[in-house]
Amino acid sequence: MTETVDTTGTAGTSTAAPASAAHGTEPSAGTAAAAEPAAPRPGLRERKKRRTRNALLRAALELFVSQGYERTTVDEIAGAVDVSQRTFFRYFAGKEDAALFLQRLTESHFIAAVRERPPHEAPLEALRRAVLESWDTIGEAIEEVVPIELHMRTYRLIESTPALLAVHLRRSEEIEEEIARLIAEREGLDVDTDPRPRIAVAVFGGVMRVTGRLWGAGEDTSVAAIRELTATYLDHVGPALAEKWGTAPR
Amino acid sequence: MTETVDTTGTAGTSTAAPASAAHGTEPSAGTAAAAEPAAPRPGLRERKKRRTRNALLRAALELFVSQGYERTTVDEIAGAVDVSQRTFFRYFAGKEDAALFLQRLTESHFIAAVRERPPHEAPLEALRRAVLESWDTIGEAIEEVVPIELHMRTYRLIESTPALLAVHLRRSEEIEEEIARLIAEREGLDVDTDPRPRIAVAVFGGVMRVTGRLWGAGEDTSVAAIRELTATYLDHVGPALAEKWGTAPR
DNA sequence: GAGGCTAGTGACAGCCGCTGACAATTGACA
DNA sequence: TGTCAATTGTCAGCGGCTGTCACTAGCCTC
Repeated sequence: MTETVDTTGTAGTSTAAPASAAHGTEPSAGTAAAAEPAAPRPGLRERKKRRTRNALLRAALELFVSQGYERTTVDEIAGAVDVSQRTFFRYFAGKEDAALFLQRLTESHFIAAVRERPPHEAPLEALRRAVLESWDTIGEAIEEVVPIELHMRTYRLIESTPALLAVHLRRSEEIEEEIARLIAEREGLDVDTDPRPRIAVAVFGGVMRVTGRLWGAGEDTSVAAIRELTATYLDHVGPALAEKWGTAPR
Repeated sequence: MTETVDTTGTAGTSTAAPASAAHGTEPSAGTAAAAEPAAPRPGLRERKKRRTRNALLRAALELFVSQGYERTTVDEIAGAVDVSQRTFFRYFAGKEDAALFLQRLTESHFIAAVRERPPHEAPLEALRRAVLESWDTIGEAIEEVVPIELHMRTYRLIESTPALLAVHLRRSEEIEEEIARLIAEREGLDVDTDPRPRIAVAVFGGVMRVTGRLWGAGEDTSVAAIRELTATYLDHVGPALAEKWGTAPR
């Protein structure tokens, strides 16, 4: 069920095309997975593949960000890296897939962070700490692939491009389902009987989306800004659900 | 800002193509709108247009539902109604637009319902009553266009078709923004200063999405089922946010 | 270190969604 | 009935995406 984005390109003994029909992903340490002997040897072939993929990704993001997503053609991207259009599609399932690649990376980071929260924390607290924590650590992972600055601009692009936003939101929902199961597990509940895990996660996800949107729309694109927005908004969940709102809070 | 789905086809003195580049929508009684003298004369031309649109819509939904969204081509839909492909695109912005047409209809019903809630109700209560109420009244409006049974099946299709679900979720987000503004207005707050309206709506929307998904995945597709699911899940928001979950609730 | 194996790539060909442009038809209205 | 404007069909074409097939280049074995 869990899919972790493969940043290293160490796809082990891959069987089919570059990344078996796009995605550049590999199943890994999820709910259950066979133990893998870490990453022993890169291999020239793999390195080359990885370089091509990163080059494509970077070219794509730069073009998207500079001239807009819709106005960028796959031919352009492929051309910028000097490979055939067909090759692009061997690395990415489509334009969207390339545009959202880094999102997937951050998502898997977040999920991992949730997994590592100590079990005594209340669900919402665990989620809260997990996000705040991942905001701090995700940077490095991204920098391995493309400059973070490019990632920031890509994020804003996604928020403002209907086609991308749509797919991004769908992904979010999938992740919510996954996290709901995680939470249910933590609490020893059956996700199909007890509504609370899914509700808690939906609430949390809703707030995350609002903050993400506001962050993307605002001026300050620093990590500090998103951290603070997140914390503030989470703090307001209680008041927002109160019976009567005084005209007071904030 | 508000767009109401035009079921009647009474587009007044339309200026351009059938529905000016798709959507079949018309601006109407929203935050502010000029008073219109109701709907005086259908006019043969209008009626014909409306018939064509409904025929296309129905053919599209039936094909989608019976053979799948992706496997249905626009040519097929147009062919089923015996019009040119080009004509289809004059009535709908695309395949997606046709598939989600009824969703838009229900959405505008919901928004209208929210507008009509008495101002003394607390935000979440107003939202709750608005949904439950619209579940009861939306049926008729839909039946005017296609059999409700077809709509139900379409709903399930949307939930299970990634491309459609994505767009549906994006729409939902837009609607949340609109409702957040409505709520802020009700409460006399500034939506850009006070986080509560957006948060409350996000929470509400999150729960709605969960219930919608579960409903679509379940067996009982009756209105009664969705009503009950909705009510139950909304009741669980409080408990889900509690610090400690006893293994009790439900 | 030569040869075989196979992953990765390029070059086509082709389907499908969608759009612009223009001509032909048809309802609306004087 | 004739003019005007709204609808529609036809044609041409772009761009995303996929299947196929031959070719090149790492990789592995003997």
